[in-house]
Amino acid sequence: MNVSSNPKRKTILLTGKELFWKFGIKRVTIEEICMEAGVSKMTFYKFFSNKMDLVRTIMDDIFDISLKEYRSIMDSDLPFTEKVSQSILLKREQTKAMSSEFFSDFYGHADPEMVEYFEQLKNKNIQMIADDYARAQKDGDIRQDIKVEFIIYFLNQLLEMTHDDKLLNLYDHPQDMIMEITKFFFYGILNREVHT
Amino acid sequence: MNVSSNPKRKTILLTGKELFWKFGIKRVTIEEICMEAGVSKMTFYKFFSNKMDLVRTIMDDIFDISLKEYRSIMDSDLPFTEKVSQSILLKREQTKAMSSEFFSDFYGHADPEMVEYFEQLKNKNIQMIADDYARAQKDGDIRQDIKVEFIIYFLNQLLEMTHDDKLLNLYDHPQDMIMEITKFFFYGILNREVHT
DNA sequence: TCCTTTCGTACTCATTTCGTACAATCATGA
DNA sequence: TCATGATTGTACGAAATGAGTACGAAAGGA
Repeated sequence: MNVSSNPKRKTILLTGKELFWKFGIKRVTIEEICMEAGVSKMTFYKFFSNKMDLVRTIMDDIFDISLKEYRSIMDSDLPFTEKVSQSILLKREQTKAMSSEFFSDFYGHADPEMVEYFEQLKNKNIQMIADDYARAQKDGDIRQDIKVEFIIYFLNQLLEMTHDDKLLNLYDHPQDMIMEITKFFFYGILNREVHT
Repeated sequence: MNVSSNPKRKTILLTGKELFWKFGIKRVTIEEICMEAGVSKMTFYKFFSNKMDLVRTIMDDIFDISLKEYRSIMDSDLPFTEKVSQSILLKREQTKAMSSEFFSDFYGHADPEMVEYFEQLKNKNIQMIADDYARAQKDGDIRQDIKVEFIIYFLNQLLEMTHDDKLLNLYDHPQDMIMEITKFFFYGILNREVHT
Protein backbone atom coordinates (compact mmCIF):
# COMPACT_ATOMS: atom_id res chain seq x y z
CA MET A 1 0.00 0.00 0.00
CA ASN A 2 1.20 3.46 -0.84
CA VAL A 3 2.41 5.24 2.28
CA SER A 4 0.97 8.60 1.30
CA SER A 5 -2.54 7.15 1.13
CA ASN A 6 -2.38 5.63 4.60
CA PRO A 7 -5.60 6.63 6.40
CA LYS A 8 -3.82 7.41 9.66
CA ARG A 9 -1.43 9.65 7.83
CA LYS A 10 -4.31 11.41 6.17
CA THR A 11 -6.04 11.95 9.48
CA ILE A 12 -2.90 13.49 10.93
CA LEU A 13 -2.59 15.79 7.95
CA LEU A 14 -6.20 16.82 8.24
CA THR A 15 -6.30 17.52 11.96
CA GLY A 16 -2.89 19.16 11.78
CA LYS A 17 -4.19 21.49 9.14
CA GLU A 18 -7.32 22.26 11.12
CA LEU A 19 -5.41 23.10 14.28
CA PHE A 20 -2.72 25.09 12.49
CA TRP A 21 -5.38 27.03 10.64
CA LYS A 22 -7.10 27.98 13.84
CA PHE A 23 -4.19 28.58 16.19
CA GLY A 24 -1.03 28.92 14.13
CA ILE A 25 1.93 26.62 14.42
CA LYS A 26 3.65 27.30 17.71
CA ARG A 27 0.50 27.04 19.79
CA VAL A 28 -0.23 23.53 18.59
CA THR A 29 1.68 20.57 20.05
CA ILE A 30 2.37 17.23 18.45
CA GLU A 31 0.68 15.42 21.31
CA GLU A 32 -2.39 17.55 20.75
CA ILE A 33 -2.49 16.63 17.09
CA CYS A 34 -2.14 12.95 17.99
CA MET A 35 -4.92 13.21 20.56
CA GLU A 36 -7.24 15.00 18.18
CA ALA A 37 -6.41 12.60 15.36
CA GLY A 38 -6.85 9.58 17.63
CA VAL A 39 -3.36 8.39 16.87
CA SER A 40 -0.39 7.52 19.04
CA LYS A 41 2.82 9.52 19.00
CA MET A 42 4.70 6.58 17.50
CA THR A 43 2.41 6.64 14.53
CA PHE A 44 3.00 10.33 14.10
CA TYR A 45 6.76 9.87 14.05
CA LYS A 46 6.34 7.04 11.64
CA PHE A 47 5.07 9.43 8.99
CA PHE A 48 6.61 12.75 9.99
CA SER A 49 9.95 13.51 11.58
CA ASN A 50 8.71 16.55 13.49
CA LYS A 51 6.13 19.31 13.57
CA MET A 52 7.76 21.34 10.84
CA ASP A 53 7.89 18.30 8.59
CA LEU A 54 4.13 18.04 8.98
CA VAL A 55 3.75 21.74 8.24
CA ARG A 56 5.82 21.40 5.10
CA THR A 57 3.79 18.44 3.93
CA ILE A 58 0.55 20.28 4.55
CA MET A 59 1.74 23.31 2.65
CA ASP A 60 3.08 21.15 -0.15
CA ASP A 61 -0.33 19.53 -0.48
CA ILE A 62 -2.06 22.87 -0.53
CA PHE A 63 0.23 24.23 -3.21
CA ASP A 64 -0.23 21.09 -5.22
CA ILE A 65 -4.01 20.95 -4.99
CA SER A 66 -4.63 24.64 -5.50
CA LEU A 67 -2.28 24.60 -8.47
CA LYS A 68 -4.25 21.79 -10.08
CA GLU A 69 -7.56 23.51 -9.44
CA TYR A 70 -6.26 26.80 -10.76
CA ARG A 71 -4.92 25.21 -13.92
CA SER A 72 -8.12 23.29 -14.55
CA ILE A 73 -9.91 26.63 -14.56
CA MET A 74 -7.40 28.49 -16.67
CA ASP A 75 -6.94 25.69 -19.18
CA SER A 76 -10.66 25.27 -19.67
CA ASP A 77 -12.68 26.65 -22.57
CA LEU A 78 -14.48 29.21 -20.44
CA PRO A 79 -14.42 32.84 -21.53
CA PHE A 80 -11.60 34.82 -19.95
CA THR A 81 -13.88 36.84 -17.68
CA GLU A 82 -15.34 33.62 -16.30
CA LYS A 83 -11.87 32.20 -15.69
CA VAL A 84 -10.84 35.17 -13.60
CA SER A 85 -14.08 35.20 -11.68
CA GLN A 86 -13.78 31.52 -10.84
CA SER A 87 -10.12 31.72 -9.89
CA ILE A 88 -10.85 34.51 -7.43
CA LEU A 89 -13.68 32.50 -5.96
CA LEU A 90 -11.38 29.50 -5.69
CA LYS A 91 -8.66 31.47 -3.94
CA ARG A 92 -11.18 32.91 -1.58
CA GLU A 93 -12.43 29.48 -0.55
CA GLN A 94 -8.89 28.28 -0.03
CA THR A 95 -7.90 31.14 2.22
CA LYS A 96 -11.16 31.60 4.07
CA ALA A 97 -10.48 29.55 7.17
CA MET A 98 -6.78 30.40 7.30
CA SER A 99 -5.65 32.39 10.28
CA SER A 100 -3.06 35.07 9.65
CA GLU A 101 -1.50 33.49 12.72
CA PHE A 102 -0.46 30.54 10.62
CA PHE A 103 1.59 32.60 8.22
CA SER A 104 3.18 34.83 10.81
CA ASP A 105 4.14 31.70 12.74
CA PHE A 106 5.49 30.13 9.62
CA TYR A 107 7.65 33.06 8.68
CA GLY A 108 8.65 33.57 12.28
CA HIS A 109 9.53 30.03 13.28
CA ALA A 110 10.25 27.94 10.21
CA ASP A 111 13.92 27.58 9.40
CA PRO A 112 15.18 29.86 6.63
CA GLU A 113 15.60 27.08 4.06
CA MET A 114 11.97 26.12 4.42
CA VAL A 115 10.79 29.70 4.12
CA GLU A 116 13.05 30.03 1.10
CA TYR A 117 11.61 26.85 -0.41
CA PHE A 118 8.05 28.08 -0.17
CA GLU A 119 8.95 31.55 -1.28
CA GLN A 120 10.21 29.96 -4.46
CA LEU A 121 7.07 27.87 -4.83
CA LYS A 122 5.01 30.99 -4.30
CA ASN A 123 7.06 32.95 -6.81
CA LYS A 124 6.70 30.18 -9.34
CA ASN A 125 2.96 30.34 -8.82
CA ILE A 126 2.89 34.09 -9.20
CA GLN A 127 5.00 33.78 -12.31
CA MET A 128 2.55 31.27 -13.73
CA ILE A 129 -0.36 33.56 -13.02
CA ALA A 130 1.56 36.42 -14.54
CA ASP A 131 2.11 34.29 -17.65
CA ASP A 132 -1.59 33.57 -17.84
CA TYR A 133 -2.39 37.25 -17.78
CA ALA A 134 0.42 38.09 -20.16
CA ARG A 135 -1.05 35.60 -22.61
CA ALA A 136 -4.50 37.07 -22.11
CA GLN A 137 -3.00 40.45 -22.86
CA LYS A 138 -1.44 39.12 -26.02
CA ASP A 139 -4.75 37.52 -27.00
CA GLY A 140 -6.47 40.86 -26.64
CA ASP A 141 -8.52 39.97 -23.59
CA ILE A 142 -6.76 42.66 -21.60
CA ARG A 143 -5.81 46.08 -22.86
CA GLN A 144 -2.18 46.50 -23.85
CA ASP A 145 -1.25 49.55 -21.81
CA ILE A 146 -1.30 47.92 -18.38
CA LYS A 147 1.53 46.30 -16.47
CA VAL A 148 0.96 42.61 -15.71
CA GLU A 149 2.72 43.13 -12.37
CA PHE A 150 0.10 45.68 -11.48
CA ILE A 151 -2.63 43.17 -12.25
CA ILE A 152 -1.03 40.59 -9.97
CA TYR A 153 -0.72 43.13 -7.20
CA PHE A 154 -4.30 44.18 -7.71
CA LEU A 155 -5.57 40.61 -7.67
CA ASN A 156 -3.98 40.15 -4.27
CA GLN A 157 -5.64 43.30 -3.04
CA LEU A 158 -8.96 42.01 -4.30
CA LEU A 159 -8.42 38.75 -2.45
CA GLU A 160 -7.80 40.65 0.77
CA MET A 161 -10.99 42.56 0.19
CA THR A 162 -13.04 39.38 -0.09
CA HIS A 163 -12.16 38.64 3.53
CA ASP A 164 -13.09 42.07 4.81
CA ASP A 165 -16.29 41.95 6.83
CA LYS A 166 -16.96 45.61 6.24
CA LEU A 167 -17.18 44.93 2.53
CA LEU A 168 -18.87 41.58 2.95
CA ASN A 169 -21.71 43.12 4.91
CA LEU A 170 -22.62 45.29 1.96
CA TYR A 171 -23.85 42.27 0.07
CA ASP A 172 -26.55 39.71 0.57
CA HIS A 173 -24.33 36.82 -0.41
CA PRO A 174 -20.55 36.52 -0.72
CA GLN A 175 -21.07 35.56 -4.35
CA ASP A 176 -22.59 38.98 -5.00
CA MET A 177 -19.49 40.60 -3.62
CA ILE A 178 -17.24 38.44 -5.76
CA MET A 179 -19.29 39.31 -8.80
CA GLU A 180 -19.11 42.99 -8.04
CA ILE A 181 -15.38 42.83 -7.54
CA THR A 182 -14.68 40.90 -10.71
CA LYS A 183 -17.02 43.13 -12.66
CA PHE A 184 -15.11 46.13 -11.40
CA PHE A 185 -11.89 44.37 -12.22
CA PHE A 186 -12.93 43.76 -15.82
CA TYR A 187 -14.44 47.09 -16.65
CA GLY A 188 -11.13 48.49 -15.55
CA ILE A 189 -8.87 46.23 -17.55
CA LEU A 190 -10.93 44.85 -20.40
CA ASN A 191 -10.28 45.99 -23.94
CA ARG A 192 -12.80 48.64 -24.82
CA GLU A 193 -13.19 47.01 -28.21
CA VAL A 194 -14.84 44.04 -26.53
CA HIS A 195 -17.69 46.26 -25.43
CA THR A 196 -18.35 48.02 -28.69
CA MET B 1 -6.76 57.37 41.24
CA ASN B 2 -8.94 54.30 41.29
CA VAL B 3 -6.89 51.19 40.61
CA SER B 4 -9.53 49.57 38.44
CA SER B 5 -9.51 52.50 36.03
CA ASN B 6 -5.75 52.39 35.53
CA PRO B 7 -5.13 52.57 31.77
CA LYS B 8 -2.40 49.90 31.86
CA ARG B 9 -4.72 47.60 33.70
CA LYS B 10 -7.40 48.22 31.15
CA THR B 11 -5.04 47.46 28.29
CA ILE B 12 -4.07 44.19 29.89
CA LEU B 13 -7.71 43.25 30.33
CA LEU B 14 -8.47 44.14 26.75
CA THR B 15 -5.58 42.31 25.09
CA GLY B 16 -6.04 39.38 27.44
CA LYS B 17 -9.64 39.14 26.37
CA GLU B 18 -8.72 39.36 22.69
CA LEU B 19 -6.12 36.62 22.91
CA PHE B 20 -8.24 34.35 25.09
CA TRP B 21 -11.15 34.81 22.73
CA LYS B 22 -9.07 33.75 19.78
CA PHE B 23 -6.92 30.99 21.21
CA GLY B 24 -8.44 29.91 24.48
CA ILE B 25 -6.67 30.15 27.83
CA LYS B 26 -3.94 27.56 27.89
CA ARG B 27 -2.43 28.59 24.56
CA VAL B 28 -1.85 32.16 25.70
CA THR B 29 1.09 33.04 27.96
CA ILE B 30 1.39 35.93 30.38
CA GLU B 31 4.49 37.20 28.62
CA GLU B 32 2.58 37.22 25.37
CA ILE B 33 -0.18 39.30 26.90
CA CYS B 34 2.41 41.71 28.28
CA MET B 35 4.13 41.99 24.91
CA GLU B 36 0.88 42.56 23.08
CA ALA B 37 -0.31 45.05 25.68
CA GLY B 38 3.03 46.86 25.66
CA VAL B 39 3.43 46.36 29.37
CA SER B 40 6.14 44.79 31.51
CA LYS B 41 5.61 41.64 33.46
CA MET B 42 5.96 43.51 36.73
CA THR B 43 3.03 45.68 35.81
CA PHE B 44 0.99 42.61 35.04
CA TYR B 45 1.70 41.11 38.45
CA LYS B 46 0.92 44.44 40.04
CA PHE B 47 -2.69 44.11 38.97
CA PHE B 48 -3.19 40.36 38.68
CA SER B 49 -1.68 37.52 40.68
CA ASN B 50 -1.66 35.04 37.77
CA LYS B 51 -3.28 34.12 34.50
CA MET B 52 -6.39 32.70 36.07
CA ASP B 53 -6.85 35.84 38.12
CA LEU B 54 -6.93 37.77 34.87
CA VAL B 55 -9.40 35.32 33.40
CA ARG B 56 -11.65 35.67 36.41
CA THR B 57 -11.52 39.46 36.21
CA ILE B 58 -12.34 39.39 32.51
CA MET B 59 -15.29 37.10 33.08
CA ASP B 60 -16.45 39.17 36.02
CA ASP B 61 -16.41 42.25 33.83
CA ILE B 62 -18.34 40.49 31.12
CA PHE B 63 -20.98 39.28 33.51
CA ASP B 64 -21.22 42.72 35.01
CA ILE B 65 -21.47 44.63 31.72
CA SER B 66 -23.81 42.24 29.99
CA LEU B 67 -26.03 42.21 33.07
CA LYS B 68 -26.28 46.00 33.00
CA GLU B 69 -27.05 46.05 29.29
CA TYR B 70 -29.61 43.33 29.63
CA ARG B 71 -31.34 45.10 32.50
CA SER B 72 -31.39 48.42 30.70
CA ILE B 73 -33.30 46.70 27.93
CA MET B 74 -35.69 44.76 30.12
CA ASP B 75 -36.39 47.68 32.47
CA SER B 76 -37.13 50.04 29.60
CA ASP B 77 -40.58 51.04 28.39
CA LEU B 78 -40.25 49.12 25.13
CA PRO B 79 -42.98 46.64 24.21
CA PHE B 80 -42.21 43.10 25.31
CA THR B 81 -41.56 41.80 21.81
CA GLU B 82 -39.01 44.54 21.27
CA LYS B 83 -37.29 43.72 24.56
CA VAL B 84 -36.82 40.09 23.59
CA SER B 85 -35.63 40.97 20.11
CA GLN B 86 -33.05 43.39 21.46
CA SER B 87 -31.84 41.08 24.17
CA ILE B 88 -31.19 38.33 21.63
CA LEU B 89 -29.32 40.78 19.43
CA LEU B 90 -27.30 41.89 22.45
CA LYS B 91 -26.39 38.35 23.41
CA ARG B 92 -25.41 37.60 19.87
CA GLU B 93 -23.01 40.53 19.74
CA GLN B 94 -21.49 39.52 23.04
CA THR B 95 -20.81 35.95 22.03
CA LYS B 96 -19.88 36.51 18.41
CA ALA B 97 -16.09 36.65 18.68
CA MET B 98 -15.90 34.08 21.47
CA SER B 99 -14.13 30.87 20.65
CA SER B 100 -15.61 27.71 22.08
CA GLU B 101 -11.98 27.04 22.92
CA PHE B 102 -12.20 29.63 25.66
CA PHE B 103 -14.98 27.86 27.48
CA SER B 104 -13.62 24.37 27.10
CA ASP B 105 -10.29 25.65 28.41
CA PHE B 106 -12.02 27.36 31.27
CA TYR B 107 -13.96 24.31 32.35
CA GLY B 108 -10.95 22.11 31.74
CA HIS B 109 -8.24 24.11 33.49
CA ALA B 110 -9.79 26.49 35.97
CA ASP B 111 -9.80 25.26 39.55
CA PRO B 112 -13.10 23.83 40.74
CA GLU B 113 -13.93 26.76 43.04
CA MET B 114 -13.64 29.18 40.17
CA VAL B 115 -15.82 27.05 37.94
CA GLU B 116 -18.28 26.79 40.80
CA TYR B 117 -18.22 30.56 41.30
CA PHE B 118 -19.10 31.27 37.69
CA GLU B 119 -21.65 28.51 37.56
CA GLN B 120 -23.43 30.31 40.37
CA LEU B 121 -23.16 33.64 38.59
CA LYS B 122 -24.53 32.03 35.48
CA ASN B 123 -27.36 30.42 37.37
CA LYS B 124 -28.22 33.72 39.00
CA ASN B 125 -28.37 35.24 35.55
CA ILE B 126 -30.57 32.49 34.23
CA GLN B 127 -32.79 32.84 37.26
CA MET B 128 -33.10 36.55 36.59
CA ILE B 129 -34.03 35.93 32.98
CA ALA B 130 -36.50 33.30 34.11
CA ASP B 131 -38.03 35.85 36.48
CA ASP B 132 -38.37 38.34 33.64
CA TYR B 133 -40.25 35.82 31.57
CA ALA B 134 -42.32 34.66 34.52
CA ARG B 135 -43.38 38.26 35.05
CA ALA B 136 -44.16 38.61 31.36
CA GLN B 137 -46.27 35.50 31.66
CA LYS B 138 -48.10 36.97 34.64
CA ASP B 139 -48.62 40.21 32.73
CA GLY B 140 -50.20 38.31 29.88
CA ASP B 141 -47.42 38.89 27.37
CA ILE B 142 -46.81 35.17 27.16
CA ARG B 143 -49.45 32.48 27.14
CA GLN B 144 -50.00 30.71 30.45
CA ASP B 145 -49.62 27.10 29.38
CA ILE B 146 -45.89 27.13 28.72
CA LYS B 147 -43.03 26.29 31.06
CA VAL B 148 -40.64 29.20 31.67
CA GLU B 149 -37.77 26.69 31.80
CA PHE B 150 -38.63 25.65 28.27
CA ILE B 151 -38.45 29.25 27.16
CA ILE B 152 -34.99 29.65 28.68
CA TYR B 153 -33.82 26.48 27.00
CA PHE B 154 -35.27 27.61 23.72
CA LEU B 155 -33.66 31.03 23.96
CA ASN B 156 -30.28 29.34 24.29
CA GLN B 157 -31.01 27.23 21.24
CA LEU B 158 -31.93 30.36 19.33
CA LEU B 159 -28.66 31.97 20.36
CA GLU B 160 -26.74 28.98 19.04
CA MET B 161 -28.61 29.29 15.78
CA THR B 162 -27.58 32.89 15.33
CA HIS B 163 -23.96 31.73 15.09
CA ASP B 164 -24.67 29.02 12.55
CA ASP B 165 -23.32 29.96 9.14
CA LYS B 166 -25.72 27.64 7.38
CA LEU B 167 -28.61 29.64 8.76
CA LEU B 168 -26.85 32.95 8.42
CA ASN B 169 -26.32 32.44 4.73
CA LEU B 170 -30.06 32.26 4.17
CA TYR B 171 -30.36 35.95 4.94
CA ASP B 172 -29.07 39.12 3.41
CA HIS B 173 -28.18 40.63 6.75
CA PRO B 174 -27.77 39.10 10.20
CA GLN B 175 -30.47 41.44 11.40
CA ASP B 176 -32.92 39.76 9.05
CA MET B 177 -32.11 36.43 10.60
CA ILE B 178 -32.57 37.80 14.11
CA MET B 179 -35.90 39.26 13.10
CA GLU B 180 -37.05 36.00 11.60
CA ILE B 181 -36.01 34.10 14.69
CA THR B 182 -37.69 36.44 17.12
CA LYS B 183 -40.79 36.56 14.98
CA PHE B 184 -40.94 32.80 15.06
CA PHE B 185 -40.33 32.90 18.77
CA PHE B 186 -43.23 35.24 19.36
CA TYR B 187 -45.81 33.70 17.13
CA GLY B 188 -45.12 30.55 19.09
CA ILE B 189 -45.41 32.00 22.55
CA LEU B 190 -47.49 35.14 22.29
CA ASN B 191 -50.98 35.23 23.71
CA ARG B 192 -53.44 34.63 20.91
CA GLU B 193 -55.63 37.38 22.34
CA VAL B 194 -52.98 39.90 21.33
CA HIS B 195 -53.56 39.04 17.72
CA THR B 196 -57.36 39.14 17.68
C1' DT C 1 -1.25 -19.06 14.65
C1' DC C 2 2.16 -15.65 13.32
C1' DC C 3 3.38 -11.16 11.96
C1' DT C 4 2.74 -6.41 11.46
C1' DT C 5 0.74 -2.29 12.98
C1' DT C 6 -0.70 0.59 16.48
C1' DC C 7 -1.28 1.95 21.12
C1' DG C 8 -0.37 3.50 25.83
C1' DT C 9 2.90 4.48 29.15
C1' DA C 10 7.00 5.96 30.82
C1' DC C 11 11.24 8.14 30.54
C1' DT C 12 15.03 11.73 29.49
C1' DC C 13 16.33 15.94 27.89
C1' DA C 14 15.62 20.52 26.15
C1' DT C 15 12.74 24.37 26.09
C1' DT C 16 9.27 27.31 27.79
C1' DT C 17 6.88 29.66 31.18
C1' DC C 18 6.22 31.41 35.68
C1' DG C 19 6.90 34.39 39.26
C1' DT C 20 10.29 37.36 41.60
C1' DA C 21 14.30 40.56 42.21
C1' DC C 22 16.66 44.59 41.10
C1' DA C 23 18.79 48.38 38.92
C1' DA C 24 17.88 51.72 35.27
C1' DT C 25 14.64 54.85 33.27
C1' DC C 26 10.70 57.78 32.80
C1' DA C 27 7.06 61.13 34.26
C1' DT C 28 5.59 64.62 36.91
C1' DG C 29 4.64 67.79 40.27
C1' DA C 30 6.75 70.25 44.43
C1' DT D 1 16.07 71.03 39.86
C1' DC D 2 15.14 67.40 42.65
C1' DA D 3 12.39 63.86 44.67
C1' DT D 4 9.21 60.34 44.25
C1' DG D 5 6.46 56.90 42.48
C1' DA D 6 5.47 54.23 38.44
C1' DT D 7 7.28 51.38 34.81
C1' DT D 8 10.62 49.08 32.25
C1' DG D 9 14.13 45.56 30.74
C1' DT D 10 16.96 41.98 32.17
C1' DA D 11 18.14 38.21 34.72
C1' DC D 12 17.27 34.22 37.35
C1' DG D 13 15.79 29.71 39.65
C1' DA D 14 11.92 26.78 39.90
C1' DA D 15 8.25 24.48 37.83
C1' DA D 16 5.83 22.86 33.97
C1' DT D 17 5.53 21.45 29.37
C1' DG D 18 6.79 19.44 25.04
C1' DA D 19 9.88 16.65 21.98
C1' DG D 20 11.50 12.51 20.81
C1' DT D 21 12.58 7.48 22.10
C1' DA D 22 11.93 2.81 24.15
C1' DC D 23 9.23 -1.03 25.06
C1' DG D 24 5.64 -4.27 26.24
C1' DA D 25 0.73 -4.98 25.41
C1' DA D 26 -3.12 -5.11 22.38
C1' DA D 27 -5.30 -5.41 18.06
C1' DG D 28 -6.13 -7.14 13.66
C1' DG D 29 -5.41 -9.17 9.22
C1' DA D 30 -3.17 -13.14 6.45
